[in-house]
Amino acid sequence: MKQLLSHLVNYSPLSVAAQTALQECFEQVTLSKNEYLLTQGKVCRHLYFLEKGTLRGFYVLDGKEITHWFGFENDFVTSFHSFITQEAAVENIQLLEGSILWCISKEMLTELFNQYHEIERLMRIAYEKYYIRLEERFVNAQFKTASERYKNLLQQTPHILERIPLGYIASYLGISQETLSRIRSKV
Amino acid sequence: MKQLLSHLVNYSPLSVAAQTALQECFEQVTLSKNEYLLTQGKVCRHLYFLEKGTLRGFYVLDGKEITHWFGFENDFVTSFHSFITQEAAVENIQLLEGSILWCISKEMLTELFNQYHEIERLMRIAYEKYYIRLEERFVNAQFKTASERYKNLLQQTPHILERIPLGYIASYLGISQETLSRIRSKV
DNA sequence: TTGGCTTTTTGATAAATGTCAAAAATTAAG
DNA sequence: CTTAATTTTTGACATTTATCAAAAAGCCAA
Repeated sequence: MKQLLSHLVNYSPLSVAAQTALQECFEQVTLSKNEYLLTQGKVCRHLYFLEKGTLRGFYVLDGKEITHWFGFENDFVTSFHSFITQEAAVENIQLLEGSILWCISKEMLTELFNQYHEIERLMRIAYEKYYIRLEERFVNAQFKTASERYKNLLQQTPHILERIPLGYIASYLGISQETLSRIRSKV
Repeated sequence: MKQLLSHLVNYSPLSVAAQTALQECFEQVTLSKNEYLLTQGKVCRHLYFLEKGTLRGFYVLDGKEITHWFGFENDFVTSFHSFITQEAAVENIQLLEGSILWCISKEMLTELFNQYHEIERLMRIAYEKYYIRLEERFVNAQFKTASERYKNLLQQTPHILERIPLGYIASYLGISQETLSRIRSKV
């Protein structure tokens, strides 16, 4: 919880009152490897903060699992589309390691937004950061070659390579596992 | 201005006071075809609302212009990365038609956030929508084939095809103009 | 209308990446 | 340790898409 709060304050300052309220609203969840936080078809009603561990978001296309994002320590995780629209999720969220998370429901969060301007501000700023991050991934996906994307990953988020099986990483980079293997053998 | 306010209220309700404040802070800008709203290297200090017209965001790579997004009526437009971080923009924003825009500076907007919780809420909700929209484009870019992306465009945003030269659209879809032409001749 | 731009299409070929199958390497379990 | 299961790499080939060049089509101003 300490870690959660100090991470939140990084986004934007919070009064003691707001911090206390947050503390009361987040609940701890511990899950072990391979368990699911969300499965497709369900509505995602919670936002999670990942204190420790890793997880992946994936969806199924033509019987194959397409991993499109990872979560690591200090990430907010949820199926944004489902959480925001409250429609059925198209994706699954699965733990890749035993993990510690903090969880808050959408209703609870909305209530906190109503009570504390500063918490809504924090969320606005969080969205800004996540938007920029996604924008960068989009430009990479659309306009860079497979090996450029891999080199980018090496430079910018090498921790992904250390903790995640290559099959998932290939999918994350939008290339086949075989191509990723060949790219790695050349670099 | 009427159009701007009624669009804003669509995101989230606003008190009369907040509406008045917004009205005082947005300034009208009219620009003609081919003019620039932003050029690379400059810091983007404004958020725009596009009342009428079209524009594109593009950056230059290996001497080629890469168009990666379009703006249409009722879109908020800015170089999000530059606007949020206040670092130099890597992209250019160019008018594709004579256009009417409303403009607000980052400082002004920040001031409005401080004064009106409801305006910051509106922005939080706007980011949610824009995040989801970008997420969908990302998944398309990374996991769909060129012709799937084109068909998607046909179905979901056919207005783009009606108003934008094919060269820009090819770039927007992340494919060469020749390939786009061949895809079109088959469909 | 006509000639001169610009945009779009077509053709030939090259490069990048995917697919399927099997081998090699790594990891996990008994 | 040793064997079985899983993950990663390699090979051969197919497919998709890019590139370069040129032709065709569309547009606009004199």
